[in-house]
Amino acid sequence: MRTVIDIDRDRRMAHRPTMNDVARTAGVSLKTVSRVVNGEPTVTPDLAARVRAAVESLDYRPHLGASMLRRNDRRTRTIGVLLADVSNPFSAAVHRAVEDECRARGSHVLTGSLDEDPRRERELASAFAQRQTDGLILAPTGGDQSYLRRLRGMPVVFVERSAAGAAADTVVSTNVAGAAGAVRHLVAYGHRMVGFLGDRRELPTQRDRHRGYLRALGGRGGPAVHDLRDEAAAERATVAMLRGPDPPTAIFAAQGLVTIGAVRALRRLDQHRRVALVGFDDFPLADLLEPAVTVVQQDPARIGRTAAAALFERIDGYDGPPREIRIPTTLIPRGSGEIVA
Amino acid sequence: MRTVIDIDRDRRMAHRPTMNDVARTAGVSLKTVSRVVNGEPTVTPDLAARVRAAVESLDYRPHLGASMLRRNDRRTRTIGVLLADVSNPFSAAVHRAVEDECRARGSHVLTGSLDEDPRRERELASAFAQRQTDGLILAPTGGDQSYLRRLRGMPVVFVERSAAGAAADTVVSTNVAGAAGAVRHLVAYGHRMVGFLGDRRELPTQRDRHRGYLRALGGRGGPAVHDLRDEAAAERATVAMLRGPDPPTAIFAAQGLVTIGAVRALRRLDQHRRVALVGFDDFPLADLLEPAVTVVQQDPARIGRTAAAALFERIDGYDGPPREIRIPTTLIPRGSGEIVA
DNA sequence: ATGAAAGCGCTAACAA
DNA sequence: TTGTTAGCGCTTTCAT
Repeated sequence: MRTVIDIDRDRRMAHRPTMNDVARTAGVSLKTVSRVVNGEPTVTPDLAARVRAAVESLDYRPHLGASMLRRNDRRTRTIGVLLADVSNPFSAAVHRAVEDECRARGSHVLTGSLDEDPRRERELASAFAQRQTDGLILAPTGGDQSYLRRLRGMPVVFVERSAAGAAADTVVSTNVAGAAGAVRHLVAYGHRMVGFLGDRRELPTQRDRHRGYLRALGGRGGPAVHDLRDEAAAERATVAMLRGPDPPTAIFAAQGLVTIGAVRALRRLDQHRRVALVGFDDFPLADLLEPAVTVVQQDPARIGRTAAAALFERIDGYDGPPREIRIPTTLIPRGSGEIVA
Repeated sequence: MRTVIDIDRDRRMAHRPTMNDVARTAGVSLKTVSRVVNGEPTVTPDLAARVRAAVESLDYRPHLGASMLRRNDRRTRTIGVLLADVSNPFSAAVHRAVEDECRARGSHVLTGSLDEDPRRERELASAFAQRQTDGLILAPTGGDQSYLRRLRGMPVVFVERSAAGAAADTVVSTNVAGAAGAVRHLVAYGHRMVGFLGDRRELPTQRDRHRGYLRALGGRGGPAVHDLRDEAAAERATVAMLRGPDPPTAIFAAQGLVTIGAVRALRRLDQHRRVALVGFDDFPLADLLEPAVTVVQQDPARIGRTAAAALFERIDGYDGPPREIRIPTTLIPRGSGEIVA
């Protein structure tokens, strides 16, 4: 005498045995299975062995969602990582470092790409919260992060950029100092007219790098173009700048893709051996170009590791004031930045 | 009169309101809240409005884990993606494409890097299974995938490489044809002695690319070095090959990092304008090198999209035999492969 | 249209 | 040491 319900249940059981099934098979109570599965030491070796045999024969795997529902330390051992774009090298390096740090702590990583879309940022943060991630590592978009206050209890660490409307630990490169160092380097090689090429000016990183640029020039910058959102735009802007009224003898490119665009433009104009170039953010094969490209190298792996460490401190209950952690950059002279004026 | 338990409970409540709290605040039953939250149409507008107001004022967010526990279609709307290394450009591009496909279907992505470690592969697959991912996209390590049979009911799609000991949908590049095309290209430019440089020979992709190489040469290959696990090893092997007894006039590099190593070696020997080179797998800035590097371009984004689509078909119940989907490659002539013998 | 009761798979508290 | 009972937050079933 089977009802429809029983059949459904049977199909599910075929799918995935429960602790109860293991208990029946081993001839013990459910709670004994629970103890064995959780490695509690108070089980007789004999019973424990029977339970393990049953686990093995049924391919039993504990249901983490169910256990976390009842458990006191309601941890899913899962964190969310929201980056600009998991396929860009910087984000990918951060992601990987976070993953490594998680591995050491038995946690796993839910990922998402934001593509500079504040709405997507809110949606993903909220979706991860509904999935009970223990915390969030977030590279904020240009938007406002005050919505995070509604995710009370969910620790967040910002990476790459600082946030607006929300206070939390933040891990960023020393953007001002790094940019200033790069431009001082150019000045040291005799350049008076240094052009600036940057990505969207409202981004905190870009603002900081522009500030560093100005600081190194004593406040009197050269020609500047902002809001270059891709390689092609950067290439066009570089060409225009070099053909403009005050052609710079050196260029500071404040972002990775912008640097590549500038390289392409200099090549196209056959100026790559005459105009100096320093880019912010290293990229693969920079050393194999002709000339090799001098860059301000960031340390995305360290940013990721540091952010993860800070997040786990918060998850473990640390409750100090928000920290701003600055990861130093390194100027790597390779040739393009050592062209004299 | 408060007990310890009550205090604990209060702290949790402050953390996260439940459906019950919303029900109390709105003055309705828990089930009515459930109906509103799930968009069931059988609620009077008046009650629905009260519920929504309570949801708003309490910052209520449904607990996805709890709902999925009871729900009939036990979907977590989460899939697992296990790749070689989320920070390598190929994996990262696959990852991003999978994420985009998931976004369209309201799913999210748990990620993990395998680093060629079969044990890590098993651990992560098992950990994701315990988290009830709806399915898995897996770039198999060199090991054996038969352990997947114990994850019965969990759909899997293999990417990048075929698996051993487990049958499932597989999405791979046309490795044999791509490699053969590259080597035929070199032969067409007059090369008789074409060297082969490859990564670990036990990997299916590497075997296939070597097979394509041999096929294009009528079975009589030139000097070959396998098991080059990083750039530096590839660079050394290239130098040795060119200084060896039968120095090839052209090189086929069967993997991305191996190609870079070969480029470095050719530079170092000042042979980059004399020895032809075609690499398998494109890389950024290949076109800016001197000479620009001819490559067999794969389409990681398409691989990811296709794999995700196949996985969702399986999740939705499709039960046909395992499919092997081959994504075509494209030869991109840029200069290094067009050097004549 | 609304609600009460049962139960998803598991752990906590307590009892035996 | 082992088992029993209650209950995590939610959806289901069934009654009203």
